[in-house]
Amino acid sequence: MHPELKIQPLRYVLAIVDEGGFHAAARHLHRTQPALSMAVRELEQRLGEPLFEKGGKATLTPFGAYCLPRFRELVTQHDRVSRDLVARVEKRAGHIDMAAVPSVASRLMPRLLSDFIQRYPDLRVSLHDGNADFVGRMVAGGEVDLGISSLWQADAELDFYPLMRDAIGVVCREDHRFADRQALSWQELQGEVLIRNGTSRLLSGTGAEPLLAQSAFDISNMISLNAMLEAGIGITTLPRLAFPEECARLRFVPLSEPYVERQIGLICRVDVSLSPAAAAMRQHLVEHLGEQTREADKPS
Amino acid sequence: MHPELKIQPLRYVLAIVDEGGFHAAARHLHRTQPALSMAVRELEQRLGEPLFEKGGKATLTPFGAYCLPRFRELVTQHDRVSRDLVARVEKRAGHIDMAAVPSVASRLMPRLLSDFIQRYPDLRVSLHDGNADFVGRMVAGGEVDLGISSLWQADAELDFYPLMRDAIGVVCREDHRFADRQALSWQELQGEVLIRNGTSRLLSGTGAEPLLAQSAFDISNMISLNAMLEAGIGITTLPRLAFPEECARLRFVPLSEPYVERQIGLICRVDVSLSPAAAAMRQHLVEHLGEQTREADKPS
DNA sequence: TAAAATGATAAGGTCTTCTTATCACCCTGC
DNA sequence: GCAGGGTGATAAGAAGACCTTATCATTTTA
Repeated sequence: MHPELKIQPLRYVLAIVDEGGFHAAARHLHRTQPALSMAVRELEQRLGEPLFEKGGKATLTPFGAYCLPRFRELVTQHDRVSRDLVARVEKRAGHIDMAAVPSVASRLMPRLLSDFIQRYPDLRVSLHDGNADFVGRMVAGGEVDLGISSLWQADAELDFYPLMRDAIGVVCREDHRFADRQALSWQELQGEVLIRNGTSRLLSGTGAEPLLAQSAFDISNMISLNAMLEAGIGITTLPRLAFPEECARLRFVPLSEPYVERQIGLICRVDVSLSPAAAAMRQHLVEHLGEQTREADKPS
Repeated sequence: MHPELKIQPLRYVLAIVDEGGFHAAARHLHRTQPALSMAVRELEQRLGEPLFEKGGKATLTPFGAYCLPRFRELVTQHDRVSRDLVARVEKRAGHIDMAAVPSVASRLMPRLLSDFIQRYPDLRVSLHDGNADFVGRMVAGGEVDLGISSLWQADAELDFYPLMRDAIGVVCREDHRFADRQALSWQELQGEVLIRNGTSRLLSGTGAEPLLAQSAFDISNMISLNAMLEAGIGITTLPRLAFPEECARLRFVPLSEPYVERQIGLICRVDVSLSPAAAAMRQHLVEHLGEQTREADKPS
């Protein structure tokens, strides 16, 4: 029906008009003059009507004059699209977007990222943090290449590669009666002032749930939580990784019976390829975290 | 800098997405499936990032999803331009736009056009009429392919091919004293009521000019002019071709001393190619009018 | 009138882009 | 479990697009 115009010959025509001749255009395009002659002839017979006058000079026919602005428009849009796409590729090529839960982001990532950019000095990383739900949504929505989080629920859209296990324990002040215990069972927590926090839902479905249900506080902000614990207002449960080690007056006591842990792992979209940079990051994370499973607290 | 995207592969990508697979798209495009595979691979490495997921199925990568609307936009515009251009070619291919002075348009063109469309039944002709100035402007402005007119002034933009000569004469009613004369000289017109008309300026620069300068009327409309002549109000001068032969009561008497004629010819833009159809028309006109020069009235 | 510059053309090489034939894989149904 | 029909990927070869060098025919310039 309608012919398939290639962009190149259109560009030639524009150059011939703009430069005022085949030779000048050829020089400008780093091509030889016959190349333009032939390309133009090809285009002309594809359109069914000449674009340039036959008489020696590079003058447009009326039809050619009619075509020119359309050619220019088409070439311009082509270049705009092309430039936009490579810009996106190049921007994303050296860039990794990640999301992680705060404990991982603040405890593990600094050293991991520092090692990573030492290995790949040209890559850039953006790290967002938020709760497990947030991380999951970021990955699922494609806003982020990789996520590091605990598995909060199965999702057919997401792949989960377990990296490490993180045992839940009790956090209390150094002068608390639990402070020097090596382990605790849930029953012993009866009667304590238990503060819920963002990680408490990890315990839902375990024997610890009823205990948490009667807790008086629910503090999601870690700074506030630390302050309350240091003030001796109560105790809380946290995964060991989330335990604020910089607070010298707090102690972490692993729990058992039942033993509860969270599984921390790498999340990415299933059936969606990673950029080379993101794949390198995943590789790096698996290498550095894969073996190191926090099972120290697990009862033998 | 930015890669040269060809339209074809973009079209392939769209088809693969729309048809839901390489095979279906290949069938739809009348290509084989490997052709699409390879074209897509080529495009991918030109962009520097894959468009489809590797895993067997024809699923877009996030980058591919980003590209898709831009591809579609570009292909759509390409098709719009392509379709528009060939439509114009096809419309103009079988179409000739002409302009002629009224005498030619009404006296010569009917038979010429009738012969012409008999020779080329597929071609269509538009004929505009107006004075010589109008015809010249139509041709020069490219609004018309060919013009038939007297040469009113040299114009470097226009080519003039003389076709026929048309002698100026006096037109009067059958009962006028000039009516049965075989010839007249300008001097004999002294004292007559002379009506100027649109063709009178053909006489400027000749000995007849002073006579016309003192004329009382200037009638540009041929119908009005005929009415005045038939009413016996006066006489006028006209080229023979413009003499209204359908008016039985009017007579045409050639003038001499000085003999004045207008040169009627074909006008087209210099250095601008004619469409094949217009070239055929020019050929036809030259064949049918070229020999037939109205010299019968010229004094021997 | 000689020289330079224009665009057109011819022959040849290289790269692109198809084709056919085949592979490796996944899913389905018996 | 294991054919059979589906997917897309790959290899080898033919056809064509595209560019180059070399040359021609005109026109313009000096």
